[in-house]
Amino acid sequence: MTPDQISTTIVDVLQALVADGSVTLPDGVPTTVTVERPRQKGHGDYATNVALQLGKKAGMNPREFAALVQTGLEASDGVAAVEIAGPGFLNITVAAQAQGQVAADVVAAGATYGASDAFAGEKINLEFVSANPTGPLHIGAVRWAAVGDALGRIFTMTGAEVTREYYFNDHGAQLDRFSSSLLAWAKGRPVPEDGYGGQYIEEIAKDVVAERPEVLELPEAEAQEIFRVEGVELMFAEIKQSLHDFDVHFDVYFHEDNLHKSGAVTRAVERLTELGNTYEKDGAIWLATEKFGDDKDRVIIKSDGKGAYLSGDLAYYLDKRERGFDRCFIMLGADHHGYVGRMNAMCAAFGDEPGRNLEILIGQMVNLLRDGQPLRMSKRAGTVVTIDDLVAAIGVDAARYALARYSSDSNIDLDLDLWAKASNDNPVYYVQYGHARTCRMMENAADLGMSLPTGPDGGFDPALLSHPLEGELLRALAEFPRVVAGAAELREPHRVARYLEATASVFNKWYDTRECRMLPQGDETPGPINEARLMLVAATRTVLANGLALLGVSAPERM
RNA sequence: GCGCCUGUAGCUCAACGGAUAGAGCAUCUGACUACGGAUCAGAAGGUUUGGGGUUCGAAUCCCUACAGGCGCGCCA
Repeated sequence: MTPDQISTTIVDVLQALVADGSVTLPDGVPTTVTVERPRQKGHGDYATNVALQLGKKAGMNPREFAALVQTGLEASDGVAAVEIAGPGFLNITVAAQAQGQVAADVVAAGATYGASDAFAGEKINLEFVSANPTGPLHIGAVRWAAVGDALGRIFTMTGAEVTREYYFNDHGAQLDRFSSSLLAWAKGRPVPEDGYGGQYIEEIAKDVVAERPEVLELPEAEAQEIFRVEGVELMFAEIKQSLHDFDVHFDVYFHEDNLHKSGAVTRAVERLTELGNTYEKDGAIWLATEKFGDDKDRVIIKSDGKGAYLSGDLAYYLDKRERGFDRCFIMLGADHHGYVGRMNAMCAAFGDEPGRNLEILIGQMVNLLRDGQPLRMSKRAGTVVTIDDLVAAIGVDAARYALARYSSDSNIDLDLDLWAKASNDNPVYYVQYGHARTCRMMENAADLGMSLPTGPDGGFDPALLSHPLEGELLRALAEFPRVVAGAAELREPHRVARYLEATASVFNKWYDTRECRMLPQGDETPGPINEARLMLVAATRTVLANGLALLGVSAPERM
């Protein structure tokens, strides 16, 4: 019996109480009620606070209200016992049979277990990473590579149609600085003021010269143009390769330059002008963002006639909306959080709803530690830590898991020594090991000729999973869909990681318990109890595998 | 000066307004004829930064002080 099923049962009881006049609810009966797993042992398998929430509305004290619900609940299928506790909590104990059925349901659902329709019909655009093509991917962008991609997988699991986009800032002065840095290296000159240093400049410049040897003979301006075009292409190819190796795959790489060339920027400005949200001042065109909550108005077309950076964002947002995305997410590092106000105001200026049509997520800073000291140096990028440095240090699985394990609102310090360990100190190994263990147990069972009981009358007896730890494990497995839905609603993939650790922990406890051996011991022959436990192991394997998949982390069968 | 994020056990962090605030690491004590021990059991460790408020109930919401991180261009 899952929490959702319990909620439905309680709603039925409430409706019956209203129907026979036992209670009066002015606001009607809610469609779902809160069902949670109590932290405290002895408070039942599940608890609900309906009586506390609805007691006052019904004009009676919570415990009195609870008593009415209790009577109805005790008579419901799958419910073994109901107690009233404290100010009016209802503590529910589920019948072993109803609890054990969860294992078969999980196995039957397989890779789709955990899916829901919470975001069904939503067309979601996720824009993340979007680092400038003037250097390798740095650690700040990598956090969103891991978290943003996981969020995409979670939204997909909850029914949304997800598109991942990388906004390629190939317009503006930064590329001039990049290309002049390449040119300077090729000519043997020092790095220009405001230019880019680091070994990667040398490598890119060398590659450009190797491909286009004539570049050194051309006039400066022509040479720099070649360095710009070729250099960006090489840099971007490298970024794409790094992301590919990180198992993050974008559906769209969107070029900022196209927005300016295609007239999309002009159209966006015209639209805002029609809506009465622009004005001219000091020879520039301004967007009136202050009236939509920004600190001050913003220039969108500079007095030299060129678009300000924000103008590209306007056009890009409009383009996404025209492509049919109801929800556009933009994920930024904390060093860009100053954008949130103007972007939300821009959204409102188009007549849209910030927080719904446009949602900006901010990820706080990541520091890497080695031997307790901040890691700053990279041979390739000079002072910046890159995605490749991170992967080289701890591998893709650990990197993705470590970055996705913490709330994006927190600054994090990742201890590379810890995340490189192959022991239970390292959370990703702990979870992966749990999965590998389930795989091995299923192999062992198969070697003994055991198989999963299948079909409605295939011999699976859920009531045999009656040990307290089996109940605990079943309840953990039943929780997974709610965890996924919660992670989607709150945009917090770390909930999935924490859940997996807790579930792997319960599984290991159960595994270690002598009374709960899955395989027959000694001279015993496999019987219904062993098959029921095999079903539980298979269900655990499914949940661990599905959860790791949501984080983009592999679920190895052997380690 | 203004804005955003954070402040929870020695350390790294959980906890969608619920009951006695939880894990892992580190420390101490145990379980190795072990369905792979990359595991498990137990102990110890807390005024949730301080101070007010809201309510049946606050780590969580509001106000305030303090501390840390990050920002505040007709740069991109």
